[in-house]
Amino acid sequence: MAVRMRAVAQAAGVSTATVSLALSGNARIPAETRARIIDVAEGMRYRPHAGARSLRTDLTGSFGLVVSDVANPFFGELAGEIQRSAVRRGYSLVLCNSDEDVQRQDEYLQSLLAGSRVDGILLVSAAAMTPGLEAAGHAKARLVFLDRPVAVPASSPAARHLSGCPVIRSDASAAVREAARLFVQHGHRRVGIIAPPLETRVGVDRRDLMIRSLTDLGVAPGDITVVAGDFRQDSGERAIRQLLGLSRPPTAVFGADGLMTIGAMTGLRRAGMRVPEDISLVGFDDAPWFELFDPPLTAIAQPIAALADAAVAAMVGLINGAAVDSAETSLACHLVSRRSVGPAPP
Amino acid sequence: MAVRMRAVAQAAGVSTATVSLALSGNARIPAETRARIIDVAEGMRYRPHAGARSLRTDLTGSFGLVVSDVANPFFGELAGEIQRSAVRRGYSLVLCNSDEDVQRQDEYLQSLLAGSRVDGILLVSAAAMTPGLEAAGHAKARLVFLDRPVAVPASSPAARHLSGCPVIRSDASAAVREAARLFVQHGHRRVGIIAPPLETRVGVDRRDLMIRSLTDLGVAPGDITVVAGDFRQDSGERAIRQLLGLSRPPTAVFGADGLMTIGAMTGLRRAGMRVPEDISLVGFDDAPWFELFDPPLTAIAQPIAALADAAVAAMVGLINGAAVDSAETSLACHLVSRRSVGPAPP
DNA sequence: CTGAAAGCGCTTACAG
DNA sequence: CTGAAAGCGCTTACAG
Repeated sequence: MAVRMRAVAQAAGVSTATVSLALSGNARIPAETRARIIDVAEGMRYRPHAGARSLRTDLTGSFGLVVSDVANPFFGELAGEIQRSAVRRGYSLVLCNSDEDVQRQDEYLQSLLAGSRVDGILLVSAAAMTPGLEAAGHAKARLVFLDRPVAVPASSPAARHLSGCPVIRSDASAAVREAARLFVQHGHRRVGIIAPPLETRVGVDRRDLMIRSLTDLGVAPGDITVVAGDFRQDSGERAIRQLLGLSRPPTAVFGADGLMTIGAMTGLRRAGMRVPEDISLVGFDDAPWFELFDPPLTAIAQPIAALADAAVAAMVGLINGAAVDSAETSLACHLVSRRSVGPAPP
Repeated sequence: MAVRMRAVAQAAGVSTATVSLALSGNARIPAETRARIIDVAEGMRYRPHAGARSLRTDLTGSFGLVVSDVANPFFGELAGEIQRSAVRRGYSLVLCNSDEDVQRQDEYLQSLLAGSRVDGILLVSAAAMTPGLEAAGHAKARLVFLDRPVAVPASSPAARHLSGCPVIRSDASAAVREAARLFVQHGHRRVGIIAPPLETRVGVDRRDLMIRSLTDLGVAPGDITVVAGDFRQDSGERAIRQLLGLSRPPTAVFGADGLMTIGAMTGLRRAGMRVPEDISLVGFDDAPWFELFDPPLTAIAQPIAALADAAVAAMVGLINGAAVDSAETSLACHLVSRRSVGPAPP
């Protein structure tokens, strides 16, 4: 059905070996011959059979992306940018949703890697460590950790490999500090933090960042309440209910993840709380339509396109065997100020 | 590195032929032997080399999804559901963003299909017909058209094949009729329609559906103004400006696509128009967070999970050579009523 | 009942 | 300067 190398070779009057060499730009083939062969191949719209090539070279020209759910606006945008970045470099992208499920994630790692479907995996891990990750580390798979670094137990035989895998993440410190300043300037002294799971480093980091920023500005540690969620919208709503149920509830809330922020806003609305009159809110994972919310939501934006490009660049580097210069890349977030933060109620 | 069939064969004390036959469930292999081989293979976490298998069988176990942009919430959710539906049936998904660009779309069709990277493509086409589509049709590629049917010129040699490809789309008629009724019940007599490009069938269909529903309810055709956009957010904003600039501007607007609806809402806000006091709005491609908009947005929801599953089922059917029973599958949309429709201003 | 052998489409060391 | 040949890991008709 499709045009194969043999057909190109016949049309050009050479052997398949010569076609292969010419198309790969091997200097052995004189420029003229090469040009003619390339012309013929393009005219016939020849594309090498991906399977045959991968069988021979052990390289597939594609990599996997494992995220929790592309319907989550943050991951949707990330996946889009990664795909574009990948094609620009000549790679295809295999998409996988783990739904924050460790088992499913491990299944993807196993089937993509062991089946030689991809050259490597870009992973937003559902947990700091999983059996599948251990196995992938043991097999020295090409892994790039996105957004969430993993915890490598020193004892593990896979530790050496895993700790050498690139980590691409955003640095929220300046943006969180700005959010804290915004709260304090508006007179807020009791703050709630809806944190990602505290088993993940993002969870711990964002929580600690906010706590430190707040206490640096004079807020009493005892007046900061942390409720951890599970990255899902529902958990944000539950967290808000918990926060509002406190004997001295916070007057300002930091939603440290996108979907949980949406959940928090939904919960606030259901509880009849007005934002920012009754309570102030700063969210995470800014989206253009946060502008249309009631009220327009102030939120921290991650540098998604830069994150995507850095991740793809790291993966391509791994594939080409370039030395990993720095294990961790951090890219700065920024605060998008809108109208969900107001003066603390008396 | 990875475990290959030869290793499994050695461990089980049989030949690779027997392993292959056993794993494929061939009846020639006695149940006991087969069970033992399966145990060994699972114990070693064996996965067949995808490239080798595809070279031999001309089947890759994966298909492509070409959408305009997964960052668009509708396509993000669709892509997520398709991926899950695909793994459930044992397939991988290669993701491609065309950005509504015909050239890019054709490039994906060509490279995925001619390179035997996938067994078929699920396509949300950027145009009713493109050279790449013609070529794919000519090559008798497995194609499933999603959301947007394509126009097959009878003259084309690819016509016969293309017109036999399954089309999976949503049927907005009942939901649009309900929206029209909502407008009319609230006293609206002048309505604006922000339509998808009129070169696409969704564009024409949704426009005609709304016009017919409205005129059936007694609205004068001359009081209905249609402005076509290009599926992008900006075009929704431009359309609203155009509509508001009319000598007798509409009192109600139907945004017939998700992103353009967001753009329309942004444009309304910039123009200082209050919704629904000054103007009513019904959007498309409902998302959970439309609830949080100001005001909560009434919108038509597409049956995304059902669409995804039908599309994947159709593709798997094509791959397995099942007869295409019905070329077109339509799944009903429904209206999610919130608070963006109010009485027409006097 | 099971194995040896051919062949899918490439790439690359080896001949000439 | 270019071609014939081997081999990557599977599947499947063919022998025995």
